[in-house]
Amino acid sequence: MVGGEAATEAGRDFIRDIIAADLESGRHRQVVTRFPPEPNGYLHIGHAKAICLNFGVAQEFGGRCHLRFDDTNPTREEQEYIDAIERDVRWLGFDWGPHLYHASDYFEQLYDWAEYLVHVGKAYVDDQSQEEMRAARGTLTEPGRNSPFRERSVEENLDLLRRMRAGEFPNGARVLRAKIDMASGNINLRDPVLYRILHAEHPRTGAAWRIYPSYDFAHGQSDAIEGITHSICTLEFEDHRPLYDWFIDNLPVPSRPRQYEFARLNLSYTVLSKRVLTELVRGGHVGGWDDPRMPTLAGLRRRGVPPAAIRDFIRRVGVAKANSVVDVGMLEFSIREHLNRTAQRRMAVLRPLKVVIENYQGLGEELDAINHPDDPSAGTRRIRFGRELYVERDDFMENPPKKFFRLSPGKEVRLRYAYFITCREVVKDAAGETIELRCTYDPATKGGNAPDRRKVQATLHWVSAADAVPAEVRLFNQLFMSEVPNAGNFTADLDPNSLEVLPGAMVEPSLAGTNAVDAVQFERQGYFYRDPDSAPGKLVFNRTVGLRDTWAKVQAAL
RNA sequence: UGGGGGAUAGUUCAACGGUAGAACAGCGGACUCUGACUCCGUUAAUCUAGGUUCGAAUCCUAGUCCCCCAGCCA
Repeated sequence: MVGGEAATEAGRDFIRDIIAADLESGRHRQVVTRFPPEPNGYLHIGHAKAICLNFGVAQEFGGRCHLRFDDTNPTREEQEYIDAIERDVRWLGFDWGPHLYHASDYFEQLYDWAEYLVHVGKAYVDDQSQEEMRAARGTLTEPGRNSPFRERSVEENLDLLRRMRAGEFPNGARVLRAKIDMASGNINLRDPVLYRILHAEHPRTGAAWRIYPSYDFAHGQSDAIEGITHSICTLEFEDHRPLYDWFIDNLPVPSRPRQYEFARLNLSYTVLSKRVLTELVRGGHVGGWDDPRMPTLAGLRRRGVPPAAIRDFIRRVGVAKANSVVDVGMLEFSIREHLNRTAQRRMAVLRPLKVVIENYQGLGEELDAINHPDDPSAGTRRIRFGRELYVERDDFMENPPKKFFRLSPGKEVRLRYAYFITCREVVKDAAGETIELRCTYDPATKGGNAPDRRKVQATLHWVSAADAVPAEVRLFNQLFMSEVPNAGNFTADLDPNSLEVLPGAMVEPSLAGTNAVDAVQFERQGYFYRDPDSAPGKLVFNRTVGLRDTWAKVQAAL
C-alpha cells in the first residue's frame, strides 16, 4: 500500500464527502469498496482513476477495498487478462490483501436468488427470440409491450429455469427476465434479462454452468454479499441504479450497498476504449498490449512511467460528474515532476555528430560528473574525455539564427563537466552534409569554468568516441493525430510517425551496466527507460517523456 | 415528443447564500555547467434570461447546449 502518502495526497470530492458523511452519521462503521474489472482486456490509465479512487478512499478512511473480477461472460474473458490485471493493480501500488473475489464465486447464490424471484412472481422465463424481444422493448419514446410468456405459472417458470441450467436448450432459446415494468421510461426497467443460456467454458467454473447471470443481476448482489458500502462506478451506469436498487430491495441480500457514479477519465490524443485498444493490438497497429505508445498500465510501465506519477496525475485530475477530456500534457507534467526528483542524470547523444579537438594531446583523462543536481547522496561518477567526441547534431548550426546559443563556426561553448571548445572548421561529405566538426579546446577551462570568468551561452552534452556505447533509442509521439480521436474510425487517425527509432545513438558506458534498470535522465533531452528488448551487446532505451523544451518553442516562432 | 446526468479561466478541479481560488497550459522576468529544475510576476471563467435576497456560481422559474440509455456486453 502507498499508505500515509496517499492519505496526505488525497483531495476532496463528492465521493469522499459522501463517505465522510456516512461514517459520521453512523450509517457505516467502516467503508468497503471494490474495483470490479471485467477480464476482457488490459487495464489502462482510465482504470487507474477507478483504482486510485476505490483503493484510495478505503485507505484514507481506514476501510478496505476488494478486487473483484466481473467474470459473468465467459465468451469474452480470458485468464491472460486476469493475470495482467492483478499484476497491474499491484504495480500501481495497491493491495487487496485476502480480498480477491470473482462474481463467479457467487454463481450458486445468484442462481438461488433467481429461483427466489421466480417463486415470488417477480421473474419469468421468456421464449421470445432476441429480435422479438428487441421489437417488444419499445423505443426511447414509446413504451414496450409485455411478453406473451410474462404470465407463466411459477411452476412452469421454475421447471424451465432448471432445465435452462441443466443445459437442455441451445444458446438464445430462452432467457430469465425480471418482471418489472415494460412501460418504464427507464429502459433498464423494461423486464431486464437476468440469465442467458451460454454453452461456454468459464475460466474459473469450467463447464459447470450453461447459463450465466447478466451484469445487472450479478453486480449489486455481489456487492451485497461482500458487504460493499459504496459501489463506485462510471456515469453510464447511472440509469442502472434504479435496477441495482430494485434487486437489493427485492432479494434477501445480507447488506445494503449504494451505487455512486463519477465521470470516467478521457485524455487528449488518446483512446481509452477497450474495444479500440484490443483492435490496435489484434490489428498489429502496435507491438502489443505493452507497447510504450499504449495508454495501458503495461504500456506506461514499459515506457518508464513510474506508478507514483500516475497516482499523482489522478489526484490532480480530481473526481467529478462532468464529462471531460484531460490534457495529456498534465500527465506528462506529473511524470516529469516525479522523474526530475528521482532519475539519475547521464549523458547520451541521440543523433551523433563527430567532433575532433585538434589541440587536445591528452590520452583521455577522467572527469567528475554529478549524478543528481538536487541530491548529493546520489554521488558522482567518472567520465572519460578524449580527442574525438560526439555531440548532438541539433546542437550545431552552420548558419544559426540570432537566438541559437549552441555550437556554430567560431563559437565557444562548454562541454558539460569538461572544457570550453570553439568550432574552427566544418567538414562535409560530397553531398554537402556536415559530417565532422574540427574544434579547439581551452585547457584552462578544465571542469567547465574559465579562470577569467568569461561565460558561454550553452553547455552541451557529449560522449567520447573511444568509450561510447552504441544504443538504439525509441522516441514516441501520440498514437493519434486528433485531440479527441474518433473511436469509430480510428485507423485513419493513427499517426504513422508515432514511433521513431534512432539506431545509432551513443551513450555513456555507465548506462551499459546490468543494474541500469531505473529511470534515467539523458541530460538536456528527457527521461529514458531501458526496454526489455535490450540484450547483451544491444542496448535499447525508450524515451518516457522529453524535458520541457523552451528552445523548440523559440525555434517554432522564428 | 421518454428516462437519467452535466454546464465555473484554454484544460481539469474548488468555492456547499458572504472577497470566484488552485493546478496544468500560456505570457513576461530572475537564476542556471541541463534553453531542464527552481523562483517571481502575469493573462484568463460562473451557459442564457428573468426572479428571491442586504448579498446568488450556489436558491426559484423558463430556456439553451452537451453526454448516457432501445445487448441475451460490462
